Amino acid sequence: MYQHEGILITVDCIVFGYEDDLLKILLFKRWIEPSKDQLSLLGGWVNKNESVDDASRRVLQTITGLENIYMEMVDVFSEVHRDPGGRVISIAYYALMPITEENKKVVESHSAEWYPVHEMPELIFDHNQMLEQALSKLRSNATTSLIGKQLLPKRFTLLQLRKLYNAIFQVEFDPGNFRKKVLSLKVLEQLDIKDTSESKKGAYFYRFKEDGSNDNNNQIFKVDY
Amino acid sequence: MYQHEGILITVDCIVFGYEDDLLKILLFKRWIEPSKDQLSLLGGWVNKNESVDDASRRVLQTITGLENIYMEMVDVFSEVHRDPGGRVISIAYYALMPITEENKKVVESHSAEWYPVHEMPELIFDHNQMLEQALSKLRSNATTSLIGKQLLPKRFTLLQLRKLYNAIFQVEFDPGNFRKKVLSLKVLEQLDIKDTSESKKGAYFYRFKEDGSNDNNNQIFKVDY
DNA sequence: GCAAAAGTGTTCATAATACACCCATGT
DNA sequence: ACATGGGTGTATTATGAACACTTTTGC
Repeated sequence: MYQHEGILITVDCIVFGYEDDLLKILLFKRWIEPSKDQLSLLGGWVNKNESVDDASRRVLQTITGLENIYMEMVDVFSEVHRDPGGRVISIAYYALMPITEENKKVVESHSAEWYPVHEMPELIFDHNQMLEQALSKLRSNATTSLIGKQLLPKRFTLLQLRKLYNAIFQVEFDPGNFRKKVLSLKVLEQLDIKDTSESKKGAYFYRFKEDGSNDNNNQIFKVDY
Repeated sequence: MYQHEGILITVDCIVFGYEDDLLKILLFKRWIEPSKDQLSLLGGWVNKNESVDDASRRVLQTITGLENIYMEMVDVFSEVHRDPGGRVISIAYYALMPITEENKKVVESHSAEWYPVHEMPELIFDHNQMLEQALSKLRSNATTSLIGKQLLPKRFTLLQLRKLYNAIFQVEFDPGNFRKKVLSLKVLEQLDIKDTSESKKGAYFYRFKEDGSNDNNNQIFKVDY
C-alpha cells in the first residue's frame, strides 16, 4: 500500500436557515460512534462515482427533502488527526435554505434540529471551526451580492430583508439607507401587494428578479465584523 | 470495498512569479504517462501522514528549493473523470514566489519553466481551469490587501509595485493615484536609499513593514476585470 | 534645454452616513 | 391622537478618477 492510499473523503454541510429574526444552522445528534450523542454538522462520504459537489447535494437532499439547494464550498479540512476514527479529509460546504413547516418535519424525522448561530453549542471534531469559517464566508458573500433569495420566502418586505442582514452581521442597519442601497442594485422588483402584518401603513412586497444576475466584484455593504 | 474507498488525493500548485514586468507561472513538461510531454502544473500526492497544506508545501519546496512559500487554497477539483488515470481529487493552491537567479536554476533542474500568464499554452486535464480560478483569486486578493511582498525583492520602488499591479490586472494604474492609495494603507515604509536605475531623479525604495498585518475586509482597489 | 520618471496638488463626481421629517392607519 | 413602521429628502463627509503641474538630473 502506498503512502498516498487509504485516505477517505467526506463532505460536511453548514446549513443556514432563517427563522424568528434569527440565523440558524442545522445540527445532528450523532447516533454512531465515535462521539455518539454529541452534536455535529450534516455530513457524509464522498463516493467514488460522484464529484464532491454531487456528494454534498446528495447529502443535503437526503436530509432536507429539497433539490437545488444553494451551496458553496467553504474550505478543506485535512489535519491528520482531525477525525479520531481514521484518516478523513472533509470538504466543508455552506448551504442556504428556507425553514418551512414542511421541511421542518423532514428535518426532524432525521433527528436534526435548527440552532441559532449566536448561541452555538460545542460540536464534534473541528466542526465549530467549520462553522466559523462558513459564517465568515457567508458574511463576505453578503457584502458583495444581495443574499436572501434562498433564505426568505418568495415574497418579502424590505423590513424582512433588513432583519435578515441584521441577523447575519449582528448589527442594526439604518432603515432608510438600507432601503436606498438595496433598491439601487436593481435586483429586486416591487409587487403590487402589501404586507400589513408588520405595520399599519403596509409595506410593499418585493421579490428577486428572475433573470437577475446579482454578482459584483465591488462591495455593496461596508460592515465591520 | 466500499463505494467511498479508493479515491486518491493530489495537490496542484499554480506558482506565480514576476519577471520583466510580466506575471508568470511555473509549468512542467510531464515525463510520465498519461499525457507524457504535455504541459502541466506542479503537483503531487497527498500522503496519509500529512495535511493537504503540508503536502502542498512539500511539493513546492521540492521543486523550488524554498521554504515558507506563500500559498493559498483555490478550489477543489473533483469531477469523476477529470484524470483519465483514475479517480483523483485535486486540491488546487496558488503560490507566490520571487523569480531569482538561484531558484531559476533549481527550477530548471526539474525541467520546469516560467511562462507569462497572458499567453498560456494548453495544459493537461483541467489545469487551464485551475489557472483561471487561481488568477481570479489572486486578483481578488490583490484588491483587498496589498500584495507584492512575496513577488518583489525586499526593497522595491512604487514604480515596480505599480508595474506588478498593472501586470496582474492587465490595466494601467494612474501613477499619482496609485501612489496615494498605496501609501495611505500605511503598510509600507520608506527607506533612505534611492533607486536611480529607472529615472534620473531617483525613486525611494520601500519595503513592507515587519509587523504589518495587511488585511482588510473592504476593498482598496476598484478594478474591472 | 529636454525627456522621463518622481512626486504633489486640484477639481469634480460619486457614494456612504447620519439624520430629520412626512405618510398612512389600526388601535 | 398617537405610536409604529414605511418611505423620502438632505446636509456632511469621505473617496475615487482625471489630470495639471512642479521637481530632479543625466544626456
